[in-house]
Amino acid sequence: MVTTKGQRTRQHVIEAAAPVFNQKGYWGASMRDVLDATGLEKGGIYNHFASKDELAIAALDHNTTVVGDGIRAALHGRFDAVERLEAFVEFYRAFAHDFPVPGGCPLLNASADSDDTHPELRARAQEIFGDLIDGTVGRIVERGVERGQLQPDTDPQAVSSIVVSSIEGALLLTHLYDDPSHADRVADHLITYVRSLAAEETPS
Amino acid sequence: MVTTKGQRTRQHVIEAAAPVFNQKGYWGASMRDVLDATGLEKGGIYNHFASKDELAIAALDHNTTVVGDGIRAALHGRFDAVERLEAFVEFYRAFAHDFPVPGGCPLLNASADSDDTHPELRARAQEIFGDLIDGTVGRIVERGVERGQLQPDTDPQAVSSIVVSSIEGALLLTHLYDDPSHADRVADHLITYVRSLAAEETPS
Amino acid sequence: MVTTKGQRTRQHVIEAAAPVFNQKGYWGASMRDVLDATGLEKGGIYNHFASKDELAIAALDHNTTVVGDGIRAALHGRFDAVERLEAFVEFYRAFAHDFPVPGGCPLLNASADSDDTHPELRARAQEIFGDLIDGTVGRIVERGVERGQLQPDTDPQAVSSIVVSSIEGALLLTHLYDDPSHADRVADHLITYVRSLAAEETPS
Amino acid sequence: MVTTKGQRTRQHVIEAAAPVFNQKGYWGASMRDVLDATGLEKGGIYNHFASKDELAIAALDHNTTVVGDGIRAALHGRFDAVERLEAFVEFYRAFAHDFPVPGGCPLLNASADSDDTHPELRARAQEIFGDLIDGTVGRIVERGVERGQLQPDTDPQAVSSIVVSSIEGALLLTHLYDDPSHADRVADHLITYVRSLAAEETPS
DNA sequence: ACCGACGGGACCGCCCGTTGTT
DNA sequence: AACAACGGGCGGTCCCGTCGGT
Repeated sequence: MVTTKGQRTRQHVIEAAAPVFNQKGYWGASMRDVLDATGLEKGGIYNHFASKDELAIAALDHNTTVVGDGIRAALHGRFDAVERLEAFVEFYRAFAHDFPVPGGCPLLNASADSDDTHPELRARAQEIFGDLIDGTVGRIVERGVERGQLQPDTDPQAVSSIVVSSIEGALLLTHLYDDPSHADRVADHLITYVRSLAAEETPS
Repeated sequence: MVTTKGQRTRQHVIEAAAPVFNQKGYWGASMRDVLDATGLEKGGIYNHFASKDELAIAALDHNTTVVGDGIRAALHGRFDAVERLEAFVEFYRAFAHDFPVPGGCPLLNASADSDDTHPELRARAQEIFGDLIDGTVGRIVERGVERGQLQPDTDPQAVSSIVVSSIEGALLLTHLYDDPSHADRVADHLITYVRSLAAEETPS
Repeated sequence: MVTTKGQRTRQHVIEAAAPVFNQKGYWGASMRDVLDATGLEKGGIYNHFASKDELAIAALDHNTTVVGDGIRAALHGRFDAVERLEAFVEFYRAFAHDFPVPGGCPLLNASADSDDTHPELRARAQEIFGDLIDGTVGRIVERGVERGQLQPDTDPQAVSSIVVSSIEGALLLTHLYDDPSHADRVADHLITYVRSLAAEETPS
Repeated sequence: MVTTKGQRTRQHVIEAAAPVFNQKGYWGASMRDVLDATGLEKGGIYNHFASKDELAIAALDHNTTVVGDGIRAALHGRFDAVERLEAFVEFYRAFAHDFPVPGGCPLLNASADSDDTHPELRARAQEIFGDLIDGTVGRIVERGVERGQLQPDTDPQAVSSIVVSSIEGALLLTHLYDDPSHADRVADHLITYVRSLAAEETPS
């Protein structure tokens, strides 16, 4: 696989800018911050990104990809819906204890940051959040119901909303207070909750 | 009660600036936005506030006070802990359906906005969030346990973390997608949850 | 007549910026040049002008007004069409000998400057040039024909095009070589030309 | 005649850049515009030109050469001074109706563009304009007087100034309004003018 | 109590030109 | 000979806050 110098630099810029945007927010982060973080100058950055916007979105994509990869790894090899949901919750518990992405949950930050000022960023956050809610958690529940692992009347949308909302809220508090205990309590609750969704064992 | 013209102007500025900061965020909102919203000019604002920071914090206080008043009103006249928790949840369900404060939950916004760029705002958010978690929800649970309304082993901190996290996460999604269904599902779940905390009825 | 400080400053900025734009052109003149010429700083300028464009157009208007006032003064008190045309030509001969507006003819500069890059400036130049061609020279000829001062078949548009084109071309060369002799030769020619337009004396 | 690849590229760059500079002006045209017009990248251009200045001057030379070739072709085969002057005027009438060089008269543009900001370009414009005024039109008149084709007291400098000034001014208006009628009226006038210079026929 | 002129700094983006690399 | 990465500076614009004047 061939990577040109430009591609490598572009990747370097993204990786250096990602924590900057995640910590300071789109408006709070200046291009100067990015230059300092990357070690490049204006000319070097704007060769690879047409604008701060483009870079910010690339940084968001990068941050969420990092988290998404962690989720995929956590789910890997598990086929029971309850187990998968538990793994999902436990991933975020670990996430809260040691943020792999400086600044907290990038989706949360991007969503709150772009409230009314940055439609493009908001659209991207909507899209990625949709993947998480419907694509990841929702799919686990759907399949779990199909396979008889979960109670047949389990509503995938309800479970998704509950699990994701709880986790995001917990990450907010955890980051605000720099204290993972909120995440722990919420994770414990969610573990109980997802176990309660399991189909009843049928005695032989 | 006497209100001087200055006090009235100050209050007017706060009320006009509050939605601006809540919608655009601290960094996204400019003093020009505030001037436009208030109808005043620079001199008129800086007579009452030493800086943008001071105004932003006053706006945050105003926004959270508005929400806090709503919560107090919702809890008024209810003495059973489960009922009070239900009322708390239902208040936020209604909140999600029709945000009384433009821009979504001010605490959520302030917390995410100030990640690493504005310690003062962050401290204020921590303080107010503390009032909500420990002072409001935590107290309800504590008293509920004391009065035998809730199961004796109910952990106030756990309930607080779960309820507040879920609600904040739901408000985030609701605002991001402009769709209250997330809040509804989470509210339904929380209602079930808080009812499960009720002390078992003892037959005479 | 009351003039506020703001109005006075605005006028001062226009008067200071006008020669800068006329000499360096719209693209060649930077806001820094304007700041240096006015003695103000960024904040002081942008209080009175929303953009460089707005200031540039104000400067063009100022420059052309200065010239226009000179023309009006030169024509004042003359009622014979030939005399008025002669005065018009002589005004520009004097103009070429001692440019009252540094940088040469502002209309010429604006027209050439805005070729394809600045539609707004171009539109303004068209408008003002139209006033000169049709409004000033054309009207003199029209009235001269009506009053029998000029030969009845004299075409106002032809005279306008010829007089204005010659003068502008002469100003171009005069400014390019810093040598008014081109203007003198053209002026001499135009004097002869406009005299040839006079209605023939009718012997009683 | 051998042309290396380098020479061909250099010529290609000049031909592509010439209309860009003529339309946008020296300051209004950026190297990016040139790159887009040529299809080359930075390295490709700076191999052949040391700077934007050098390229701009080469472009001016190219543009004026194109026009100069047209003039020479129009004069070719004519030996009577009046005929040659008529051909000169008619060439420019045709020029105004269909600009062979996008952006109008390159000499006019360069002269106005370089007012005080670009001495080198201004010097080049002076030089080329001198060729036109003295070298071309002036020489025609001089020879016409020598050969008895024109009235003996005809002043070459006066004719040059008048003809060239009128034409340039007409081109300015024609380009400004995208309307060749100014050029037509001026050309008609100049035709009459140059015919009036003819030596009187001496009856045998 | 309020307006509005103003300073001066920081913002993002584009500029021209140089330098490795192919 | 040409590309493409990059430096570093300047472009116009908007920022917040001060201060004189009303």
